[in-house]
Amino acid sequence: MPQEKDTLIRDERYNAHQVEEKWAERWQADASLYAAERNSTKPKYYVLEMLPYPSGALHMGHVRNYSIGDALARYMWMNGYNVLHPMGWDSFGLPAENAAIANQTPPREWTLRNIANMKTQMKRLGFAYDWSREVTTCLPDYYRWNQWFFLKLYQRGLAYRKKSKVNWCPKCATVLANEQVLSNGCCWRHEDTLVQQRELEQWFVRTTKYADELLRDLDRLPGWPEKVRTMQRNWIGRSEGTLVEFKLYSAGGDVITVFTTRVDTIFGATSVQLAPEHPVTQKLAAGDPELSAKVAQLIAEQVQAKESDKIGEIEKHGVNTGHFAINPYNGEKVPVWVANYILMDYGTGAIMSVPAHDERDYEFAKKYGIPIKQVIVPTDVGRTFLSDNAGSEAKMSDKNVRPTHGDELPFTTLDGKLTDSGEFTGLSCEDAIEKMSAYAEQKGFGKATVTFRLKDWGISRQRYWGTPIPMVYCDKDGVVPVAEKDLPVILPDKVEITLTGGSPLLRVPEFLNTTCPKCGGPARRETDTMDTFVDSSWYFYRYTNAHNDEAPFDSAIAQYWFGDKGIDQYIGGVEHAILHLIYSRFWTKFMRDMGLLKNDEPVERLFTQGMVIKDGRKMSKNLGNVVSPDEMVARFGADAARMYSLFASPPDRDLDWQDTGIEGIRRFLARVYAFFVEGPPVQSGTYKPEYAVNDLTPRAKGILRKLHQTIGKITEDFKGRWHFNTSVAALMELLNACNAEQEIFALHGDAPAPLAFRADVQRKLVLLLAPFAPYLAHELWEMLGEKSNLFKAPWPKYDAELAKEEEIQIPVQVNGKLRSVIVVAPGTAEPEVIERALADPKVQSFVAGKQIVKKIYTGKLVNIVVR
RNA sequence: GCCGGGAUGGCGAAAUUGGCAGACGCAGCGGACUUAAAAUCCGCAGGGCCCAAAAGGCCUGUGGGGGUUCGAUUCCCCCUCCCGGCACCA
Repeated sequence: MPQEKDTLIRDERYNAHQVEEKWAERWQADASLYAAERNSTKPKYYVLEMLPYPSGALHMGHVRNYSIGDALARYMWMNGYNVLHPMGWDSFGLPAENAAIANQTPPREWTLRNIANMKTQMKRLGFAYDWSREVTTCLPDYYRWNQWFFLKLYQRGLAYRKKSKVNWCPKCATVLANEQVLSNGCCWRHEDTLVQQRELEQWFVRTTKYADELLRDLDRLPGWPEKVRTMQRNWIGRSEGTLVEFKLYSAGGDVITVFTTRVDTIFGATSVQLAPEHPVTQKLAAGDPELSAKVAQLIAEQVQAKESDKIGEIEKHGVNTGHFAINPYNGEKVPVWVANYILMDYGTGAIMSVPAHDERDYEFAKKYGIPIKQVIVPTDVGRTFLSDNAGSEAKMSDKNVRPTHGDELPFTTLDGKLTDSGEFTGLSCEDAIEKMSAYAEQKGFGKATVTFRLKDWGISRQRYWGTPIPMVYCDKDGVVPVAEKDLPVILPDKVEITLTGGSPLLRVPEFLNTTCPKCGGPARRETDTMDTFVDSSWYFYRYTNAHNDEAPFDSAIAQYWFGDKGIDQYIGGVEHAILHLIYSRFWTKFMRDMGLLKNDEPVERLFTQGMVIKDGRKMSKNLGNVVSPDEMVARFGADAARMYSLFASPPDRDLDWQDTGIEGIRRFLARVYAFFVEGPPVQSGTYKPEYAVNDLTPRAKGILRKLHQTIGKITEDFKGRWHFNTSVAALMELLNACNAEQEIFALHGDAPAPLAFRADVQRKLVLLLAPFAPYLAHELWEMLGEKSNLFKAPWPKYDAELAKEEEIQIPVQVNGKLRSVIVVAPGTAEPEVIERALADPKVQSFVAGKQIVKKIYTGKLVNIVVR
């Protein structure tokens, strides 16, 4: 009757809830459980997941993110590393103010309540964080260091104030950084609200000072996804070119400086084009009502195009100012136009127009009948000329080179030589760019230059819930920084929050009115607060030394954890590929230059996980397809939720959440549990591996082989590609293999293996399970009688000998098509394998009567080629 | 337009170095257990064709077309579509 017994025991269900609650309670009781060690002799490993905004509750994206990080942290602990695995809260920001307006709850209260709730969720999910290092950015013990850094930036000229056009979101009632404006001109938080332009005095951080280094060091980040590096390269947008001054011919000596990447084409410039908002445009229009009206029209068009996301698509057109400018290279008078496709915020807002060698200029010139003058000829034409005439390059002159015809224009590549370009004629484009830039500098009308798309970082926000900018305005002394000893400038608590009328702090007299740090006279505080991206630019340094009240962190401790390359592994969503990660890189370089750090970069290896989607679409409340982690934990357990988020898809790809899928994982976990519960209790805690591999039956050896193959597979996944979906699949295969050989593990079977064998297999299975399903793993570990803490138990060693197959299957192809499979012992010599393959009856039937052309054996497969 | 990433059964996916395509799981189908259902366990399963059926056999198949190779999901060329980033960037 053993079968009956089996069935009975197997029906005993794994009560995930009971088990998980039990362990959650135990883990909470020990605050030091996941603490990083001080003065450890172990190698350090800093694994970090991006800190969440405390919006109220975790979503599935968080669960996925943290499941990846937690599995890695646990794996590293088990491999003997001193692991730093902290968590915190990016807790300043607008939603708290919106919530305050909506439910009459102060932002602070709302935020702290959300944090408490999300922390409970994280603990219930079993994430192994060192909570003693928790960082909450909205608390003064953190944001005071934002203020401190601001003062340091200010001292170094890296923070400055300027009146500037800012992006203003009417719904947020605040200024947005360029990075927070979507490509359709809308606010990143209000995707249907157009961002407007306003002039305000703003604080800026000089990120452009590091533009070159930020770009260059991208090449030193091989541990980052290529995609992210590319996005940052695009964002920084470095462009080498030349500034050239065109003097206005008519009006009083005004100069138009154009930026061009193709100064080699300047002899073909047949007009100068100004942005409608260019100062010279404004000046020329000032005395010319007709022109003024047309320019206004062009500006309106640009604004409209930007707003409707049609920039780049609007028809190019412009207006001739009637004025002329002088090309300093050849003294030619060229007309000055104003055009709707010239942008004021790139380069100098003015270009030289070379229709023959630029698509847009060509289009524009065709439309308005502006002359098209070719000054570059393709190199192969030049070569033809050279070989035909056997002449030297120096001799080549405009007469001898036949310009290509108009219908081949515009010719825009650099594979050409100059013609009709005075003393530069005959040079290659690349040579010409260099020589002509040098010429401009020598003659004093221009120079080689580099422009960036990257702009300085505007950090002022007319909002309440952020770090107060520690500056004071005094009628006598002007702009005065708050003294370091007076930090933090505390954000007041009882503030009326509205979305209009500028910063809410303006209406708090006890905050606003202060004394000047210099003269002691009456003064006003800056009422703007900092962009929350300031908070997240350096928070991961604070984790290393979270309770330091004399400095943002201790340099020596930070250097221990960051080494010279930064965080060992950073994990988060690709949506932070640009903003957060560029600001963080900037901040690190700034702190390095302050002498606080040795590392040039904050993050050595970056992993960007895919999104969690449902029914093929991003989860959103509007679509009603949101999956709640709480519900998943309640229905399937935390282990199942975590493991499914790793199993359903490779971590870097999007994951389509399916409730039936997580159900499958729950079943798997229940089967694992059943595998341990049934049969005789084995106390592996007291077991010694007292079984000889050679005494095992072939089938037991098969299990052992599978076990070691699984160890090898999962270890490889952690070291390499992080395809945890296949790690979990391997665990399933291992369990399936064990279940297929039940009698080996059962006392009542025909040929039970030694109990020590069973204990060995089960013990290692638990170790392999631990990073993915910590609750069940801990429970089983205890059931096995283990006394040590599982989370630092040594990761099982892979034994290649034990993993090796005793016999291997060799597929046999005839003409590349699979016809049979033969079984041979490993190491069988090629002639024998081929002989055996040819002897196979199925192979015979395909080979008979044909001529064997080739016999291939690769060690894995045989292919017989016949004719 | 430029840059990056993709496309494999009904679905999520696997195949890490050019070597048995579809591991593992979901859904499905058949069976066991049950009064029944659920749960659980066992089994089948890319598509098409041959065969009364089964066993078995044959052909075909990784977005499309070509190439290299004994052999291509994998390498090369061309094309289509999807996702993401940048973009009148001078």
